[in-house]
Amino acid sequence: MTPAGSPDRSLACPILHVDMDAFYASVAIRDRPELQSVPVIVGGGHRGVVLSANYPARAYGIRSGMSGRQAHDLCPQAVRVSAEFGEFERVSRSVMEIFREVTPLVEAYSLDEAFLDVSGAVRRLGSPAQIAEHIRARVHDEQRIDCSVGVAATVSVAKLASRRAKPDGVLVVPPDEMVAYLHPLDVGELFGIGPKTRARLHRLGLTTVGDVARTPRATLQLLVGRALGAQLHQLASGADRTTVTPRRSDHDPDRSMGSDETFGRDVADREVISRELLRLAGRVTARMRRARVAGRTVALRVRYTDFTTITRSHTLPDPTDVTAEVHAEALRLFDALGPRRLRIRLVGVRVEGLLPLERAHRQLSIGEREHGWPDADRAVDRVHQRFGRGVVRPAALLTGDRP
DNA sequence: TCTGGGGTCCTAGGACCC
DNA sequence: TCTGGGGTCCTAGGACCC
Repeated sequence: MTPAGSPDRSLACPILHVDMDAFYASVAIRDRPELQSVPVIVGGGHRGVVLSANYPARAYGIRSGMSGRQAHDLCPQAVRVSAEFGEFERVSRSVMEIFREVTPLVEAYSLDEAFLDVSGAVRRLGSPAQIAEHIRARVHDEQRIDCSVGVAATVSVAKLASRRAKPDGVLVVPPDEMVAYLHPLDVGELFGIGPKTRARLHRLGLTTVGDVARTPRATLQLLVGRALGAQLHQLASGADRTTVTPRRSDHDPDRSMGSDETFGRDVADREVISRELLRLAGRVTARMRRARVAGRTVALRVRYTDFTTITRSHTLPDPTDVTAEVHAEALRLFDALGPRRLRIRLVGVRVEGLLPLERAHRQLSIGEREHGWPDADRAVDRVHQRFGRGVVRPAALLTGDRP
């Protein structure tokens, strides 16, 4: 509500939400000036969706998440570039470093977003609004991409504000303006309210955040469930998290790891499925071994031609990070589905209930060899590390085309 | 050339134990 | 013997986020 030019008002707003503008697209074209002012999309290839679109492409109505076909129909002349995740990660790390030079209280939320508590930096760098501009200038100068910043007293409001600040802007929402800012917003703007819940609330006559704020908590909980109802009620009434918690990945490991893949064309052949499950199991367990975690629950995901998606899971007696064990379990779950009427579009493998390896002791069952598959996996990991992925592969993956 | 891939959390029912 | 209740684990699905 307050333009960035009045820094005093931001002094009561120590929380910043920094969000890169069209991150993947911006990184992809930052060294290609000839693409800056033409429509560009990242992703959206065969059976894919748009990962990111620059602002000229958005002017045609292209949005991330849209199918490549839809994007093409809206703007046939858009330039399509492929996603380079390694580069995205490098830029992300550099940007997060800039944030950490401002304050140690940085909560990296995704590759291109972070929350910062800058209360400790005010004496050194000026008001939060000035710090926001300082960050934007540094990101622009050092990484040649733009970002927008929301400045508020609480986390969710800062996030809402950064969205309104886009592109390439800053928006400050001081505490005494928070209610006036929040209440006219559509409920769908709130974090955690997606299309389904928004539609439900709208049908019930609750269209704005203000409508929600005037609804008793118990009523909201009956409408949308206990947890979401409580969250919604809190947020609409202005109660919200005010602290930023830096996450350390080793201290707070992932709860699950998975991988799934859409086939180039739909598949019915069990052998093709089995081979794909082996690739996915290998990919997932390699990541688990790198992170030094193991898990007991193996989950299979199958999406059919008609887009119905099912999951089946099974919990093993002991945690595993062994490719062959995860593959065998995924294949068992697949076979247990029985005869299928539909072709399959996507399969996925996920391992849940991850524990640090130190806490994941296996009970060696009678007759089980002390060495075997785990050693084979680690040997393969070492070869991959030295010579690159794909040098060593299970025999089953050597024959036939990869999907 | 309709609709990706990586996750998280919540809900609900049933099994099982106390 | 009957009844009730709470807690935890497992499984499946759904909604949401980036």
